[in-house]
Amino acid sequence: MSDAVVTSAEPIEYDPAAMQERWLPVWDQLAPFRSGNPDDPRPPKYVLDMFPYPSGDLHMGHAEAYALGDVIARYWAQRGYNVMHPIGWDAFGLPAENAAIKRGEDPAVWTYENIATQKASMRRYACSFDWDRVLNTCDPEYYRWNQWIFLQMYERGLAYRKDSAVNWCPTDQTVLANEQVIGGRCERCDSIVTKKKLTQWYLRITDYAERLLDDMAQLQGKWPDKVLLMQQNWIGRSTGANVQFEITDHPQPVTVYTTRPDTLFGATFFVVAVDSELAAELASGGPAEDEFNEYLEQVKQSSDIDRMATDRPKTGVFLHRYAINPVNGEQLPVYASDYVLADYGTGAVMAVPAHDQRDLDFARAFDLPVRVVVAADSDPAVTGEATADDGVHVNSGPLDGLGKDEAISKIIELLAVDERGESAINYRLRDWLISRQRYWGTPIPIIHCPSCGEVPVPLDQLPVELPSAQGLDLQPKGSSPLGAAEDWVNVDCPRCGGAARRDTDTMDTFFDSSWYFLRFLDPHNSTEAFDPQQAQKWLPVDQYVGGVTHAILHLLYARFFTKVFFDMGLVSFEEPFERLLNQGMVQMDGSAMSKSRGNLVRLSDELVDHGVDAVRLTMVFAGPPEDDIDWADVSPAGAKKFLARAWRLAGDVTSPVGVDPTTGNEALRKVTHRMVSEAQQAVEAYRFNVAVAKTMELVNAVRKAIDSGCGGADPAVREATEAVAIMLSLVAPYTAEDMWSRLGHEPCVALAGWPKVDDALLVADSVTCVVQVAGKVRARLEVSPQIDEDELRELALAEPSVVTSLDGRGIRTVIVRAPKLVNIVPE
RNA sequence: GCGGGAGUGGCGGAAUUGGCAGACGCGCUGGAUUUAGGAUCCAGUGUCGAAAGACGUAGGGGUUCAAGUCCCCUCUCCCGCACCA
Repeated sequence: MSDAVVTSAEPIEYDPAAMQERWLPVWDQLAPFRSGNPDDPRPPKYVLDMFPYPSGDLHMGHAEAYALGDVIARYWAQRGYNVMHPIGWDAFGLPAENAAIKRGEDPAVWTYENIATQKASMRRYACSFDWDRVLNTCDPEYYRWNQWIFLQMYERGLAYRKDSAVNWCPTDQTVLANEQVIGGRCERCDSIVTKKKLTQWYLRITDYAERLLDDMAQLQGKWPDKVLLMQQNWIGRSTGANVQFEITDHPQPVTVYTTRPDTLFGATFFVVAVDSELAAELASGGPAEDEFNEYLEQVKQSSDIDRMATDRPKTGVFLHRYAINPVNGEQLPVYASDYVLADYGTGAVMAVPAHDQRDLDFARAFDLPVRVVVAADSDPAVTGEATADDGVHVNSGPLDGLGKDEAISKIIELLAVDERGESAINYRLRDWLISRQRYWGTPIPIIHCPSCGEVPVPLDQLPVELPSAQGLDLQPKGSSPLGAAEDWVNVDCPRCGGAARRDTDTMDTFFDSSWYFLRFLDPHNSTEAFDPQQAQKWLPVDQYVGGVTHAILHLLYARFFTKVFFDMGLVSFEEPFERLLNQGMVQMDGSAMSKSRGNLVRLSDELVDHGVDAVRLTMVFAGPPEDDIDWADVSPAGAKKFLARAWRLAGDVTSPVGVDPTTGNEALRKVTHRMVSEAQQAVEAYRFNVAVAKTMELVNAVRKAIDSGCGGADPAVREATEAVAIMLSLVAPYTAEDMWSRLGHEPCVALAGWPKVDDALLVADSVTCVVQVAGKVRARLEVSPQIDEDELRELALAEPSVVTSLDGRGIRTVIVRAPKLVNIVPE
């Protein structure tokens, strides 16, 4: 044994794996992010990450999202807030069921295994979650309250069943909500969606269309504009008029909705949606009945994708009926066509080919007249281009000579006289179809009785638990697998006691996620969905973080539920999420990662290669959080190098804990306070990458101070290094904790408190003033920040380089912006 | 088609209210130290130019003492919606 140098027991090298081993158990014990103490004096703050679907282990996308959410949660904890940062699992859904079919096991087994895996990964990833609040939507203790909410809505007429042509995914063998059809394809499996006539449960979200639209004013500037705009377009409010048309040999008048009632005199035909009840009624018994039925069949066969090709030729069938134009008594031939949608407006339109492109296309295909009623430069009948702009009305009786807006007011006034029309508003938004013909979801708590009809399951019988998947054939076959669970399906009617059957459909999983942020308040509450007093304390969510993929679906539904709860008197706010941050996606070599593309980067590999902190830092430093990250463009190795460099500082601090920093080197102190202040502003403005850059600048400054400045014993070096540890604790918790310990502190650095910025140290001794001649920089002056304009002007004009570049020219004007800029404008 | 967003070095990206373009990092070049290094430290790095200097934020025009930033036109890319009357 050598009797040479005694080495320190501490590791000399930066070793992420060892730090992870060392600090995880310590944090488990200290649980610094528990938020449930009712006597906690800190003000509450609710930071929420969108909860994951347990599809396997965490991937790179999760790593980015949770790294960013953690910066926010950890920042507010450092600022002295009682931060509630919960996590749970959105655990119902098709992937579990499909995996179960493939492996021949219960979806619950697969789901809970994945949850355990993800939970372990999150712990290692050092997410600042409050582990006391975990929930899984597939637990009966959770979905019981889905059923309760559904029944509350049912009682209020917000949940109802109707028979209608619905979006059908032929692969998943289930219906889809409008919002789940993306470009005519199934959101999940990308199959082409078809239509199917089915009786299904809907939620009356359209009743809330106006509030969903208007309340977005509160979110302006707090949610990304893009998301607000997408929601606005999705709700799609339009204003116009309802106009009544008599139809020959038809008892009731038919109402049409139009945004251009001013063009009523230009109507030359009339179209009803081929798949509407009205069309069937008008065709029935008429000379075109067979032709109509044949056409209808043909349309039903076609998918949404086919229908979406806007340039395909117009088709239709003349029904041998006429609609009477209420303004001039003209007889307009009535057609059935698929270019009119059955579920928008009234499913019938007046066709004005001169001023609507679709009507014009149809008119040209069927050789129908085109009548111009708004003057324009070109003739639509000749050009094939409808003119939709404002203009002077012609051929329009009382509207002649008026512009669009006056004509609209005038015609509505005229129609109102004998109640043939009125102004009207329409929304693009449709009611939310929530029935699904699959097993792994919340059973709909309704019993169908042959004599009583729909009967809600009594509240004291909730939850209606899913029957075991054992023995059930989960293979998708167009109707719910629950129908085969005989013991479960057959029940006595709660009302008459007779034999009855349960509803066998399950709920869309978006129902589950529409209120989970409320359940986190009190995830094991067995007497109510959530405690309204807790809601009062914590909600609305201060900061929501998640992907933009949910810009419409989830966020719209959650807003809708919140408004329903408001109306029920359960909450006092109408918007659930105060602020929203949409993080970008992680890509590889320019495209989304996928196995089939062969560009999949495994998170677990990255964590082994670089350590948790380096991966988190890479995610945060890559760019603004909203932007996509291309993993090929960033450098986790560089991140690790920086962390090691920062970490080494802690070993070079030789002053004792608690030393008075005010006695330290002032230049370094100024850098420290400026960087802390700038990092703080950057975090609050979501510019986390800039906050990291400021931390790097501070590390560089400390390194320099130790090596070639005031030295490691100066109290300012300790102050700066402690600031580095705290700033790093938002992004690189292990490194920060290890630094904190090496600096002589007890854990946890996460709750050490954000460094207090001394404003006096933010004032610079001198500033560099730029002197320009004709906008070009000619000189720089070091001046006092308090210098006055006159003095600065004198100094600038006296600069030799200024005199040289003026070259004898006179001075027109001098712009002085003390203390930073002087611009001399020559003649 | 309609609506929205974005174009800054070799790369990722900085740049309150118009006020030094390129912070911070990656990469690269050179040096120091080292038996060695995918370690560490130092210096350099927009383009042209020996330098002075000139040019430079997709392209063109404009407003201004001053434009990456504001206005108009063009081009390119990305996203959302898509027969919504």
